[in-house]
Amino acid sequence: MAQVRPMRADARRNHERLLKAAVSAFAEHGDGASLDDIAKRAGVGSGTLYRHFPTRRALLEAAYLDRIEAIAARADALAARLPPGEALVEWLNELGTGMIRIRGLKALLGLAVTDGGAPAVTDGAPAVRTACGDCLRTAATRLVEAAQREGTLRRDVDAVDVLRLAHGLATAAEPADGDAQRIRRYLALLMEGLRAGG
Amino acid sequence: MAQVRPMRADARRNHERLLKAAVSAFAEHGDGASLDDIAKRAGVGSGTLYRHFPTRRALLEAAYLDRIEAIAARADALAARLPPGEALVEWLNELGTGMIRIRGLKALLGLAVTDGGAPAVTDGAPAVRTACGDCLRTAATRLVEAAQREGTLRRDVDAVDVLRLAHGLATAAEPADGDAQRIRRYLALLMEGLRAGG
DNA sequence: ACCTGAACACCGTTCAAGT
DNA sequence: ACCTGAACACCGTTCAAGT
Repeated sequence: MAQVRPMRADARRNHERLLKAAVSAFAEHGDGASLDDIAKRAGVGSGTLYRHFPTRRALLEAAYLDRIEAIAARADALAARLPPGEALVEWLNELGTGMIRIRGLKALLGLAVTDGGAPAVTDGAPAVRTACGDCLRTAATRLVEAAQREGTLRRDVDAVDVLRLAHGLATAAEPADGDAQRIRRYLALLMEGLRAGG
Repeated sequence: MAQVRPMRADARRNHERLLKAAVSAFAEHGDGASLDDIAKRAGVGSGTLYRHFPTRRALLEAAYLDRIEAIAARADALAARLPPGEALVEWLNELGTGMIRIRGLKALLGLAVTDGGAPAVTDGAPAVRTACGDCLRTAATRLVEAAQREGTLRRDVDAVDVLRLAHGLATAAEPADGDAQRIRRYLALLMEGLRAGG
């Protein structure tokens, strides 16, 4: 998993500056923040931004990768101390409040869930395909399958369905956010419908 | 409800041309189609577009108003020949497939459901507030309240919740559209959760 | 009263020139 | 190998000048 080739010192510095600038810009203006502005904040030319992150999506993924990984890790923690059905519910709640709290995280899940395979995050090194989508999908799959084995989750849905639905409900809950209350309510409704047996 | 002041002949013609151009542009490129391009297609200056439709949203609403009204009208038709709960389910299915089929309709519902009062559609005549949002809200309210009286729909949701959720699920179902199958599935799950008693 | 289209500001993206 | 920043294309919005 080591870098295929270590970055030159200045490149490495620019990479970090860009990430830092991106995180704060996305936090301020949501996804869709001006890329040019991000480059300026980082004190680099706009071309440099494109060299490091060829698409807006690549930048978004890189900026939020650690948060995504943290959420994915929570899946294991919850699975360890709760019965599968409850673990799934609680995880979705955390994912949902995360999407409400962190602007751009929802957009990212939307992208991740839109297409099957997500593109690479880092500079063309095919081994490091740490796409956010894979990360969440793996975590969700574990919880979903466990709940299905337990018999508390209907069998005609899969992890991608569940992630898609969570994203959709976050969209539904967004209008009047501020209270992360609504997403919990909506997710509760969903879980009611997802319960095995009907 | 008559126009406060009849439009000049050329203004009226431009208004119609703009609407026609907008409908086809939105159909091709989805909401977010270039406004400049729409003005060009209509053969008018860009300023004229802004005179008639000061915001993109106003143009979207005007372009889809008839579809929205048709969907709203379906609510009454369904209420007349189905028990309330089933009427609501069927109406949401039609709304859902409409959002999948007609690009831009989903965006419009999203806007309508985002804030309470929608702005006026026509040129500043305050009486003609035929906002799409009001239209759908009214239709949904009728169905929702009837189902609640019937006892088949939980009482802790309102029409706006239901519209928001429908919009959210349309978002969730969008990724791999083509089959309008998925939105029905997702809506079925939702209705399971919305059933009274739980 | 309404229309036109040039003008402005802004953004994304590319690429020749530099080190 | 990497960076810079000018250049280009595109879009939304405004407004002075026209009829």
